[in-house]
Amino acid sequence: MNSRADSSLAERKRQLVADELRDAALMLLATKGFDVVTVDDIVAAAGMSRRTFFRYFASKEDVVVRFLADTSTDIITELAARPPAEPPSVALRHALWVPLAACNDHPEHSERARVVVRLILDTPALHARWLERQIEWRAELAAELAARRALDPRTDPYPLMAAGMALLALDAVLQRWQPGDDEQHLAELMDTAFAVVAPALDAPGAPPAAG
Amino acid sequence: MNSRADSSLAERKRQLVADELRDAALMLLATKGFDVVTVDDIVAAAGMSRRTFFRYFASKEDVVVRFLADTSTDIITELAARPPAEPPSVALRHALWVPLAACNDHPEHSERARVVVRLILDTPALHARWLERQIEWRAELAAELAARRALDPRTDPYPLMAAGMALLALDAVLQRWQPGDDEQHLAELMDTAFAVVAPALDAPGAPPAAG
DNA sequence: CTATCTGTGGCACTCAGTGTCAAGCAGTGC
DNA sequence: GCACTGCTTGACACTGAGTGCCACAGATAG
Repeated sequence: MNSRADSSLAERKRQLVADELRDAALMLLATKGFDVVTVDDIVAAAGMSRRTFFRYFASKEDVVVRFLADTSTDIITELAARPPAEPPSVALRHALWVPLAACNDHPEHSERARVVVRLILDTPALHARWLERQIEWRAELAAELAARRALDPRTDPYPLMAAGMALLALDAVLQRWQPGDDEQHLAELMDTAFAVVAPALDAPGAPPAAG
Repeated sequence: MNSRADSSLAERKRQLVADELRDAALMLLATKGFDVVTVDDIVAAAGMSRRTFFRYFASKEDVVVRFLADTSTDIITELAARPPAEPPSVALRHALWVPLAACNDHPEHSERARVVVRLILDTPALHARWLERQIEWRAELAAELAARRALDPRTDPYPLMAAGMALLALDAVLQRWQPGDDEQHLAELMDTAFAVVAPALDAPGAPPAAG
């Protein structure tokens, strides 16, 4: 009966190591800058070996991007859970609010998340990887949107572009995220951003094949 | 009076070397794949030294991305040249059509452009850099849009998001670009994509500060 | 106590990218 | 013809990211 407890213990040990590396990395990268900090610096601060770092993270960029990406896994689940009759703009707004809400639930993590967002937006290499990750979300969101409206993603550009517009709104919020902002202000930014794309998201539309 | 002719000659010599490098690189990368081809392979094929390659291109990704990016420098100029009264969706559609039109003007280059697009979309590292480049265009397009409508890009999210939506449309077209497509079909794809975002681009809008 | 399984560190290697320096090759003045 | 100048190139060495390989330490099962 140890098997289950054992795997859980091993899992927690792995998580502990990963967290230690991540914390050391974020601390150094955020304060000194992405380019000047080497992986050797990070593992020295974490008291581990270089080789171990690459067992937990695929690249130096991966540490930073995954910190945000992991908190955003649930956006698809949230979108799928929204009532089918809800307009796309509302459903997507709720889905993309999930990661921001997660930040606000833990104020001590929220500040770090904001700093990491700033680091990503200000570092070209990180920004590129961040966008690449968003491409995956876009595909998943698009699949869910297509299923909702019974559209064929291969012929109809709406699902992919609608998901892209929602992520555009998220980016607009992140870009305007200031040090003192509380949940209220973040929600306002989100509303303003979604107001811009809503006319396209909720347009009655003239699908090429459907009447 | 040689000074002007001389600099022109030197410029053309530089261009010749750059073209040689680029051709060898695209040939190898497109046929064998981005990851397996090393810079040494490329310079060996081009008959030049490794150091020379990095004098002309910032990175291995740069060769590929710049091939497309260079043809797209004129989108800002085109947008600025559109009549001010034109709806944003129309002006942006014309601006983003410029690089595609450039491809269609040279059918022999068009096929290679399509292959490079496919290579970029299928290679994560290249895709990331490509999106990073698009961020620059987005900022420039946004600046032009803001100037057109006398909006403040710092408070109003519309310019940046409108530019983002236009690029979303371009991406949709590139993603659907098939081997046999002629200019006519490309134009149809473009129209379909822009039809999706047009309601948001041309929305009367409720600017936060303006009545 | 021993066999085993897993995670870790150390080492060597490839490859991207950079700095530096010497050599080649115009054009220019004497 | 000869020195000088400016520009481009190639060669070498170096840092840093990322990977493969193997040997070692600790926990567990028999």
